[in-house]
Amino acid sequence: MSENLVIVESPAKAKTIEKFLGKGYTVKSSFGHIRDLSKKKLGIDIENGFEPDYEISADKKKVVSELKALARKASTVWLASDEDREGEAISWHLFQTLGLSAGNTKRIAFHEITKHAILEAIDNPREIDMNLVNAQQARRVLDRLVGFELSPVLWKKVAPKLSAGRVQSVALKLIVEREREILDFKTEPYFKASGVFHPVKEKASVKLNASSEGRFPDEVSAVSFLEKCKDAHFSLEGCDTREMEKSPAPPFTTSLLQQEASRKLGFSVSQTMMIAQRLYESGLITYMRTDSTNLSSLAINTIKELIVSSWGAEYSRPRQFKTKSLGAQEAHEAIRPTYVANTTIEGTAQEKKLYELIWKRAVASQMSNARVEKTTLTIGAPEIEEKFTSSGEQILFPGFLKVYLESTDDDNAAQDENQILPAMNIGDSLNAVKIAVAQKYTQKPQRYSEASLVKKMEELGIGRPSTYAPTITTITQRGYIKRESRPALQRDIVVFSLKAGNISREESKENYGAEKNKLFPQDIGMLVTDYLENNFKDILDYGFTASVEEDFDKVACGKLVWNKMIAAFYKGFHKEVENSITETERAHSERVLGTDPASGKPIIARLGKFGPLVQKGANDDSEKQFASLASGQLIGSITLEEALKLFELPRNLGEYNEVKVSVSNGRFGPYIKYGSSFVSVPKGMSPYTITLQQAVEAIENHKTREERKHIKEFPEIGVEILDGRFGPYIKYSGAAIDGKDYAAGNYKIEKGTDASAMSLEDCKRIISSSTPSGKSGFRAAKAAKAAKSSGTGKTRK
DNA sequence: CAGTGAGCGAGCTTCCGCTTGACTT
Repeated sequence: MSENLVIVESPAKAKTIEKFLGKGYTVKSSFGHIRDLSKKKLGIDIENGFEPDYEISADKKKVVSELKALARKASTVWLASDEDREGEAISWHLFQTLGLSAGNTKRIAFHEITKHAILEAIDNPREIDMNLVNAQQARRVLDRLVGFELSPVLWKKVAPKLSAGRVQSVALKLIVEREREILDFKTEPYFKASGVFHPVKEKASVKLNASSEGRFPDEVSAVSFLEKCKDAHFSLEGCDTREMEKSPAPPFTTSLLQQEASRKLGFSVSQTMMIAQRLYESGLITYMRTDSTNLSSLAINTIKELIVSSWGAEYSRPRQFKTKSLGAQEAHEAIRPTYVANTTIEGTAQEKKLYELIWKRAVASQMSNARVEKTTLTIGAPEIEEKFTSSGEQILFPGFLKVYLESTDDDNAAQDENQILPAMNIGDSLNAVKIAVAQKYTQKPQRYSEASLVKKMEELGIGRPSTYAPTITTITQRGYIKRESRPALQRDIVVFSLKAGNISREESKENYGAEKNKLFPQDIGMLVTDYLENNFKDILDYGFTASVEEDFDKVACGKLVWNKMIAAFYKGFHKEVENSITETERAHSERVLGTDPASGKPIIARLGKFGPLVQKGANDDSEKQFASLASGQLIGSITLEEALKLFELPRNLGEYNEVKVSVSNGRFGPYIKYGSSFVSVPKGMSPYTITLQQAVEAIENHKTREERKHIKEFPEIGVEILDGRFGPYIKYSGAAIDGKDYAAGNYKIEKGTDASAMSLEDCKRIISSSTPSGKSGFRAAKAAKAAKSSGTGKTRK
């Protein structure tokens, strides 16, 4: 029997701490919160001072009973959850639920996971801070009230199963507002000059690229500028050299890690968290859900030793970074390698990459500043007003740049000209080898990526490290937003060039508007945002969270009583809820686009039962027609022309082998229907213009691909061997094999096996000795269970 | 997976934060 029971939040942490404490101490984990408000009911007694009604969460019953048993036997229980609002509440819930007594319970907090810090914590116990606990209760109750009163309003006024909340609704609003900015943006063409110059006294090969700030509104002014350049005498008018220092970025917080892993490694926000979780559980990195940039003194020292021994003392500059994000609670360290001596690790390719990123960032943060010399040359001529500038950077001392360079969201800024500039004096003559004035377009605002949305949320203090990824998942699952990529479009540009005294005009194309994994609002998301904005303006305000956080802070330091604060908020809020239920109309999104020139009927875009549609004919027209909007089209921006096109589908193309061929747009894009089989319209072709011949070609291609895909089959055991995207695999129907049933799904075939030579016995062996691979097996099993419990086999995503 | 788009209205949906494990005949 152990005399001391220590309870922390995370099992990985428990394992480490147990090692440090040794005999006489049992260290267990609560796995986060153990109690919460009821899952189904409001769980708040509004009449009675907003008294919360807590329940032990279903998935925590086992942990609670285990902890209860251990606590009964222990002489002292040490509550060691994190030292922030949520952590304090966890300790209090444990105290209450486990039936602990004040006499043998001690509250402690570890500031770092080292033997010294842990022993120090044990030496300095305190009591549970009820003010901090109450601040958490206020936070919890407010979020529940907002979420559980707002969502039902949406069910009534918009559509069932929708949701709203303090965090998700504001995250959604950011995306919707950005889309509106993009829709409202007027792209304007302009002309911008750039030149290649040759310093007269240098060798002919020495060239200088320079650009001009001057913009010209149209072709006429662009050409007249080049006319003036023809006889201009260029010389160096300015030379500005300045030495600057660049300092390293802080070590990672959750949000910074998500941003950099997205930019540098292309990981999604939730992917980053899953990989980081594995690194944490293997003991390779510190905790990955943190808002702090602090490093422990031990970490700072060991990193310093590593830097000095690897690159020399001049590369070391130990420092602590100030956490500047709004509402940071700083219960953990920054994310860093646990043992910085591990420069590489064992693991998957993704784990290695993420670890390397974390390692470099942490090490670089403790290195000296880089010193760079930035030179800007100004080139001008008495004949013209516009100046050309050329800049170059020279690294005098690399410092942290030896290890890590932070990236930016703006790709254009990254290609800062890094040319080597020739030594020149003011007044030196230059020849213009070539001057070009190229057409450019003003740039629309950028859509959010998952990572840039997290960055923005953190700036506003909305959400926490543990909720950034789940929030994006929620608003995606509600159908409010969609993560999508879009191919580049093409537009015309004109370039005028002055070369050897001649001005030429050239027309060409440029790609623009490509989007990779960006967040696009959907019609339902825009409708919900508009409805909430119109009726609950204060909740949707970007400053709402920050202002309630101020109140929570006052509760935390005892200056405000938590349920009084909630009462004050609820009074106004609940009135708005009641008002919106009784006073407002059902939200609708109808937009009349114009009239159909053929029939004279109105064309209306609106949200239907199954999503956005266009309608030909008024609502009371008994012969009205419908067509779904294509992916990427919005009710708010679709034009009459685009809408009329939608009615052209499905198109009948004729017959092939006496079977009907038609094209249409489906949920998964344009498709060709051939009898009862379906083939995707080939990339680059449109369902509006594809010919019968092209469609037949696609059908035949599809057929041969399908045939090639089929390697072998053993129908007696329900097995097909197919050639998939990742090579051959076994597709198994779940039919009995030798009297035994196995899980249906796809089974992996070991790499290097000749699939066409596989025997019946081989397949039996694989199915009986392994489980279906990937998510399909898991999902299939889950879906089967859901179907069974609900009584219907059909589920809609 | 490749359509659908009425109306009535059972009974249900929903929040934010803290933490992992995870299914079947």
